[in-house]
Amino acid sequence: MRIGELARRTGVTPRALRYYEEQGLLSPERRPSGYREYGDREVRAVHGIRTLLAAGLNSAAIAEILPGLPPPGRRRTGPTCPELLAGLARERARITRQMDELEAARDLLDTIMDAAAPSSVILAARLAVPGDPAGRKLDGARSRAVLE
Amino acid sequence: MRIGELARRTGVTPRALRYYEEQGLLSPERRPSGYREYGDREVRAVHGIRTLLAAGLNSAAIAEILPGLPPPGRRRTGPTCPELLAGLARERARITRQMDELEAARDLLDTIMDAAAPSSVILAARLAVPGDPAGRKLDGARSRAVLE
DNA sequence: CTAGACCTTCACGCCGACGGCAGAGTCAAG
DNA sequence: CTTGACTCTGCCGTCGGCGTGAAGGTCTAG
Repeated sequence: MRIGELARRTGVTPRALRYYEEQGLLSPERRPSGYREYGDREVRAVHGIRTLLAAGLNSAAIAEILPGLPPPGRRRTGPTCPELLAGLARERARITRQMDELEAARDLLDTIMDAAAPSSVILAARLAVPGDPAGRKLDGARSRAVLE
Repeated sequence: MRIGELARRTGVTPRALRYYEEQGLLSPERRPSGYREYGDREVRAVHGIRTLLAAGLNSAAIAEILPGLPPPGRRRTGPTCPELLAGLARERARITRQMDELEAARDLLDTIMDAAAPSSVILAARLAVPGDPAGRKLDGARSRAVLE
């Protein structure tokens, strides 16, 4: 498939797909005309790239992690490439830290909400956000301390 | 205290503190000389700002959420300001979505790690990252599908 | 053969959270 | 009074993941 269809099938713009290639994340075949030619593998690869980008990895880290990209010689990383593993572990730790920070921020928002409004109103506001998990804290003191 | 001490006590540079003020997140008093004068409240406020920034909120959202900032008339939001509540709920939902994305990315990294190395090596690599919680998946097929 | 959709490379623009520097004023100690 | 640390405003630089044309080649249906 060409770049337009891959874009449609992944929800990613052609510009972004070219950018990924420029960053070494994709290396599609080329037709004699110069057109890029992708296979079904790239659909999954792009989804993976988007997942990792959404998690805050930059393209260099993704390039380090997703192998098989340099066009000449699909150098399959042997059974255990230590630097690859180090990169994976590093990014995994980053993600875990980020999740902790998100949880702290969510708790902070919860305490602010508790201080700003009676819980009945909050529940009404929460209902306006579908898919929002329940289970909030009830400690107005801390948020009041932050607010003033 | 002046900006330098607040910087030391929060781990935030003076430049960033001035930026926060410019964005309406802080509004310190001023000495006749023009020097900014902060209190202990701002220490906690800055920590809150950093927490929210780390969670991906931009300064506009934080300004919307942390009230009491416009120097003239500390307009205390009444018992229930609906737009404030809407902003809080919106950002809370954003955070929850982001946590889901992070979890997906971490699972993806786990499957890649499983495919890239025997678990014994992975465990060794994981030990190099202190504070990294355990509990990983063991499904090499999916990661192999992504890798090739 | 031609129109229109699609593709190519090149190259500048954007945004947000600051970093860094310049030039000038302020403050406390000796 | 001087010195050195600190602070002020203002303004340009940075970085990453693209957006957005511009100028031109390619492909396919009619």
